[in-house]
Amino acid sequence: MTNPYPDVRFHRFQEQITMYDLRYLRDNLDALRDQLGPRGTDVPWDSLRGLIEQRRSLTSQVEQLRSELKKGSDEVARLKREKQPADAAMAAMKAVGERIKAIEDELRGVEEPLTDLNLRIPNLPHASVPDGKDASSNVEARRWGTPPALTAPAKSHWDLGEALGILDFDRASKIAGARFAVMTGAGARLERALINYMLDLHTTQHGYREVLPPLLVNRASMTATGQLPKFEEDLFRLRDEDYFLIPTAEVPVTNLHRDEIIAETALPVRYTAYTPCFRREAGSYGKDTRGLIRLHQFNKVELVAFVKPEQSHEELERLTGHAETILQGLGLHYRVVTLCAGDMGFSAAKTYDIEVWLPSQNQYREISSCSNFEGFQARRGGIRYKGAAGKKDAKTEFVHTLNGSGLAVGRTLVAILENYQQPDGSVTIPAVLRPYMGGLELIRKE
RNA sequence: GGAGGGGUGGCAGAGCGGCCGAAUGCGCCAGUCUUGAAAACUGGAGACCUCGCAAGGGGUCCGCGAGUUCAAAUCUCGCCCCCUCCGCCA
Repeated sequence: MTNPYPDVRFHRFQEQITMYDLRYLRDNLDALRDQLGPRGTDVPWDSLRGLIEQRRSLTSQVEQLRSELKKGSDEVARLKREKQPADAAMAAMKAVGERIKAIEDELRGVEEPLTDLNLRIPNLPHASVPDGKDASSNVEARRWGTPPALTAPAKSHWDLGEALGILDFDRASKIAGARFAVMTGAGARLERALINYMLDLHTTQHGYREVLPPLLVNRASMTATGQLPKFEEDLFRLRDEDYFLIPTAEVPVTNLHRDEIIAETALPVRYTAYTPCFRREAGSYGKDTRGLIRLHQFNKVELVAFVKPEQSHEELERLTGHAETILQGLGLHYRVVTLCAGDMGFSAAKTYDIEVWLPSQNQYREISSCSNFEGFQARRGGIRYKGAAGKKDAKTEFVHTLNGSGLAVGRTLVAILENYQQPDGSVTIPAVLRPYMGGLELIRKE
């Protein structure tokens, strides 16, 4: 038997990774099912209930026997020390040992499917999240700025970029395939300028510590943040080793503190990270096939926070604001949308999407997604905090984790090309980026 | 990739079949002393599962897993990670 979640502190009964705490699950199964609503429809609730009960009964049997075995073995030790015959006691304990082994095998057979099911239950939406099963029930929270006043019909970013000689999709598909892009010249530099602008702002103005993490991670990390076990088909995986390409920096950065106990005084902990992100985009055939909107590889600057539970919803507002600051600095019109329960990701308790205005599409498109995961990832990953050591009231509790794009870099470049396009096809560079572009103010055909 | 060494509590580090959830030191918390602090002294403190309204009981955890044994931190096997040397390499 192989443990499907190797270093995800699993198995050995009591060491169960507590995605949902089993006692909580047992006591609240019906309530949880009701509150999850459409999010919980593919959870087999009845088998779950059965497995929990079986586990409970088997665990208690094992513990009783183990207690007996312990006492018996001490008795054997005592007899031997006193040079008395111990054969009978040893034989009795051998039988107890065999019974334990048998029940443990049975227990393993229960725990494996139980853990797997448990890891597939999505997070509970926060009370402030609107009901609804798809994007049509999302609620606009606010808008900032206005669409640009273009004097000519808006061109798409791919037309602009190809005409300017800064985006090359044909060669990208030759060297890699569909859903890849090559950026050259001022395009490549603009992408780099955006990354630096975002990182500089978050580190110097917003109090985040910069992290440059691995782009390949193990199965345990993907399980803690919630990509696994349910969404393996969305990930790129290496053929020869059990590594996955990260779909977002959220994964390595949140896992920085997996299986750790953070000092309460160190909280909140805030990180920002630039990484390429890799996604299979399985099931998105035919959507956004042109341009930079939906690629297998794209750049993103991510914001991640670890906070005390009572501060997480305040932190979500704050973190979302940090992402908005980037768009405001770039002068790009956007709106913020509160996702309804059915449109949120698996791990999120509450999510705001920031959507930037794209003139050529005449609509808002997601450029950032900011979520509070509450204790969901912390429980899966064993990320806890504790007050000063030795203090009487110091309890160890799960932190709350949050993250948000700050921002998706490629989509930001799209927004700049489209919103700052000139009638002749050139593109003005927003003032805040010019220092990062060697003073360049306008991108013209090279 | 090859050879060797190692993974023990917040850190360092002992233990190498039963009396070990684990010495000792540092760090931490509280108290005594002090105007206050330091020092000294005294005391305290791991993480988790399970049963219970509670008081409390039982159990697990010495990298992870499997095994040997009446009994495993200690013995065997597999895996992971770290260190040193060699090889390869940005």
